[in-house]
Amino acid sequence: MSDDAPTRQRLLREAMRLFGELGYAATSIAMIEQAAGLSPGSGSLYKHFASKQELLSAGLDQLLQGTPELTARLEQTSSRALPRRRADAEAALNAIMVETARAGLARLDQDRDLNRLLFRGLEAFPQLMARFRDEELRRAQDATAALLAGLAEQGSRRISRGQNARGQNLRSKDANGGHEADWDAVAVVFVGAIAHYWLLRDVFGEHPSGIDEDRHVDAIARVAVAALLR
Amino acid sequence: MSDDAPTRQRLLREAMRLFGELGYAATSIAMIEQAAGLSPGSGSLYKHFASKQELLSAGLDQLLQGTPELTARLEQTSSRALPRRRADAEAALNAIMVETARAGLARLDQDRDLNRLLFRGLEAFPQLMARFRDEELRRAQDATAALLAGLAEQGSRRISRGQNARGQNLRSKDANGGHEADWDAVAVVFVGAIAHYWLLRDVFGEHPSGIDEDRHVDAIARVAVAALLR
DNA sequence: CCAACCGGCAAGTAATCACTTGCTGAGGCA
DNA sequence: TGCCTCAGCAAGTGATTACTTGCCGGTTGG
Repeated sequence: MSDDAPTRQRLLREAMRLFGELGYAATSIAMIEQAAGLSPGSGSLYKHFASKQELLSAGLDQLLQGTPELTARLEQTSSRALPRRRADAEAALNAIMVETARAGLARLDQDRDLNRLLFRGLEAFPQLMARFRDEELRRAQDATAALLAGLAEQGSRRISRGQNARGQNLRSKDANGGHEADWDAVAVVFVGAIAHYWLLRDVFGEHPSGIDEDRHVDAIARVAVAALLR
Repeated sequence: MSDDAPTRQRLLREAMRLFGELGYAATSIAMIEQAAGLSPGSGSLYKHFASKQELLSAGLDQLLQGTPELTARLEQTSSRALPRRRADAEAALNAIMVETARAGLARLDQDRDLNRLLFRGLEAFPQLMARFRDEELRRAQDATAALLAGLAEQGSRRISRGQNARGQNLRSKDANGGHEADWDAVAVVFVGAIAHYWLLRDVFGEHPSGIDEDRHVDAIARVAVAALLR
């Protein structure tokens, strides 16, 4: 299990895994040392990290660096062109949403420790939580909103005012007539649905409802397509 | 803050609050005693509970007892009749979904400690997690699925086969022709979206996206209506 | 009026916690 | 060879942990 990677890397990896599984407070230095192949109880960990907090911080740093792939993947997906015929476009939309939902779940799996950490160790460290929020959550959120807005614009084939430059703050949902969709908010809905499905499945082993990934992804896609086609 | 309620009740309440805020492992017996108005460090808590684990178990028991209101509320909502005219029906559907989403958020707020506990203390106690899953999550899930199925049936005004008796296991999504919606899975999507919005807002103070409750509820309702109207 | 009980407190217990100190042996370099 | 560096370890440090023991004042019931 613990290979011949440099000791510091093994410590970081095992620490993040244990923090994610047991929580920061419930994970002892000795456990981390043992998991990394060092003698438990010896202070050997402190040859590499000054404190438990610094270990957490360094671990979060490393996890947050392998991150900005989903963004690229989503933006790549959103640049696709849809077929002209309505039925074909609907099928293509469905395929895109299925693919996106699966990409989201895969990314959550890949960053399993990082996502677990948010609820099992970060709550006492506001600055680390802020980093997670800005470098992980907001990116996924924005990329998804951009994808949805792009698909909706392409689907409805009508030029929206102002080139639809959705930047940071479009707080006014009443300003746009009250009939255009609030894709930022809709993105929160879908990202939240996927993230929560993943979270519950991670916590319980399988989702409490018994619904498997295929059914959930299909439901997400179907609902999203319904929303996109007005 | 700590009133004149019986000591056992104060201990339970403060313990659940602290477990939810700090996590089970990071909350000490002394902290709970102090929060309940007892002398911290004295073992006075042990006059009422045999161990820290029993305290957690008893607290979860109590929290799970104040629970089955949302179910009733949802079932009450779902029994309403929709207007006949399509435009009116759409507005009524939207209102129902807004109301339901708000009820869900209110219930999450009301059971704040209980919901926090799932991620910050229960992971080491599988049997307590199982109780939470069966007595809290599945109920909300089933009630929401029943609401959606009822609304869809009413909206499409066509009798589905078999009186639509959706009980525990309708695993087969291919058996229904592939075109009828999987309302159990759709319910997971919406319940997950609401729960995750609440969770992130609870963890960060406000939702990382900056989207407020009104916008989110509106988005949920709009998407749900789109899904319900095919 | 007395005895039994009970809830709270002070002061423990042993274990565990994060972290430190001093040593050791291996590796690099002169 | 001689010396320095350094990762790792054993054995500590004091603080904190969950939990226990013995005592006490108040209430209650006979």
